Amino acid sequence: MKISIQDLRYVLALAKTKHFGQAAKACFVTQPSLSNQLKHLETRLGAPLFERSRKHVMITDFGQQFVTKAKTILQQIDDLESLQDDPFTGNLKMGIFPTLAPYLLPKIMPKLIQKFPALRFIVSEEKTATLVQKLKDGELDCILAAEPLSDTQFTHQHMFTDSFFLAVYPSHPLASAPQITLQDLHHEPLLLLEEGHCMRDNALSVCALAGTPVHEDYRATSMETLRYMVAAKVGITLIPEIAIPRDTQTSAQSVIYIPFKDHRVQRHIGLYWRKQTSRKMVFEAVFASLKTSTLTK
Amino acid sequence: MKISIQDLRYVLALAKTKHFGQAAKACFVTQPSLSNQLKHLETRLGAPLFERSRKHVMITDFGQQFVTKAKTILQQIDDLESLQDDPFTGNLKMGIFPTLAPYLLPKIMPKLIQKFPALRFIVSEEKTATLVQKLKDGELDCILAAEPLSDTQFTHQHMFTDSFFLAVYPSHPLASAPQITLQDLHHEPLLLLEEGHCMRDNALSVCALAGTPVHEDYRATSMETLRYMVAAKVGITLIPEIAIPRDTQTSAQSVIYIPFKDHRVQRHIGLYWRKQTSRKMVFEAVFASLKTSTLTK
DNA sequence: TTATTTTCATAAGCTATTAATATCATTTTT
DNA sequence: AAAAATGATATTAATAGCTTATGAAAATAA
Repeated sequence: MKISIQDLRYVLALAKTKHFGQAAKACFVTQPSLSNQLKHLETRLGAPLFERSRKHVMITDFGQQFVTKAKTILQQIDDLESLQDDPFTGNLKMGIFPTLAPYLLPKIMPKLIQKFPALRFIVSEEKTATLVQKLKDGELDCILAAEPLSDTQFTHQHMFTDSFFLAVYPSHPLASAPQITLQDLHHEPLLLLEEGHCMRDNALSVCALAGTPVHEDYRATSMETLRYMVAAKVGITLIPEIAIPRDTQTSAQSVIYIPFKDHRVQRHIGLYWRKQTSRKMVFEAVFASLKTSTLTK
Repeated sequence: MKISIQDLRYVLALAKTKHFGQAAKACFVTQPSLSNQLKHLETRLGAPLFERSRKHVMITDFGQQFVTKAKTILQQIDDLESLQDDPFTGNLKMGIFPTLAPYLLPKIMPKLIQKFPALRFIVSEEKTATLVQKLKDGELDCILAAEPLSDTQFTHQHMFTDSFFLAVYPSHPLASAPQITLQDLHHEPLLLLEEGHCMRDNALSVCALAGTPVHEDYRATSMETLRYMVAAKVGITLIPEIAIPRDTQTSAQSVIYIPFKDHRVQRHIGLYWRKQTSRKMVFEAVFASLKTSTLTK
């Protein structure tokens, strides 16, 4: 025994016309239908909304109260029904891992903001395991992560490939080589990031390929730390291309970056989102936009 | 095919529980019923309100917009349904916080029931934060809370002031004092309730006034626990006047209550309700009745 | 791994609500 | 007084919404 929205429409129409026939017509129903529903409603409420004399229909005090409230409700219902979904609106929570975010964001954010003016990009920087969990839990909408990612709940698109360079200090024996191979690393232990960084895993697999040991004593907390350690001649390491400074004044360099011949020394970055998402379109559009902006370095 | 009120109830229930089965139960229907209706609604709207994976149900941005609007509508509908010629009829859902309810209710309920025979008082006991949320959501009609409460959606009336007494065990140095001051508390750490109790905040501000540390190790879950801890000589604490047993057989007491000289050692209790309520009259009448019954201890 | 449980979706049939048609009663108008 | 207007009532018809039964996919336990 609940009030329905139709009931509200009937009451409002009758309050306006003060005539059952006309009110019914305005509601696209027959007059007996409206009469009946109204009677039921009044029974449920326990008090009459209208006073019917044979000639005139008059609203009661109680009815007037009801009408006042019903009016604002109906207005809001109409508003709700016309509520439209524009997926290119609202917040888009994006996660990026720490050895990528600071180098990639300056390249892509201006374009994204320009291309999707109604989207608010909320970027958070976390290690991959955290990103994956938060994406699952819906705390993030999409993430940029190194491929491959095993999770079957996600869809992904490959975005770009980032080559690793060997970072050495100028006095290091390899510093003058124009290009190097994995074999050159045979007796060159590498400095690594701390546990949990996907780039640590990238570097470890390179070490496995080259048969190289690692400096177990040092575990840097960020790529910038790593770079400073190279400059301080603590050791050598891998740095991805995207993190290499552009304005390389060769004379003043404290760190030298040497490319690999081997194409396996790379990391692959993809954009991931939940298969089930209702905003697939958005991610595909964002992806397209990201792809072009990363290509034009 | 129009949105129905039942649809709104389903959406809100699902948004709350994030579980089809539980949401259905909350709406007193079976799960397929809710699934179907929701699917129809989403079709009508042209966009999904929820994102379903087998494990998690997550609300979409669009769904969140819908829910926000639906909530206020539903609240108004409920309000409309309870609109009656005689507002002093039906259910009145009242909330009271835990360090007040068990001591105040026996004093006020008999009078309320006698004075408003057609009102059914449904009392629930929750911490203040929960009360405030439920009052906002329309799950409660009015609440008794410690003043001040910042929320602008509420109207309130001051009901009574409750003085704190110092509760000590008989062998404590202060036990024989007829009256004490804040200065006496200088080196007397107090036992406190756990987080979330407004009385904990009351006590903390007294500590701040007196410059007293607190026993951080103990966090009692109820005022009765606190009282037992004092009796067990774990420490001393504050107890509000209303919670002091009346039949003080001075000889057999295991806890002694000492009044403060300082009038700042008090809590102020007010009755709060939503500004927009249609039952303002009822709350004012209930308030008047409460005020007189608490004055006559 | 395989079995079990959980959870949401789908299908078919039934029920209850709501609407339409036909009719009536009363009052107003002519 | 007859005709017209207006709202109420009864009966029948349409349909929206619910239940039961069942399915499929994923998570959890063995």
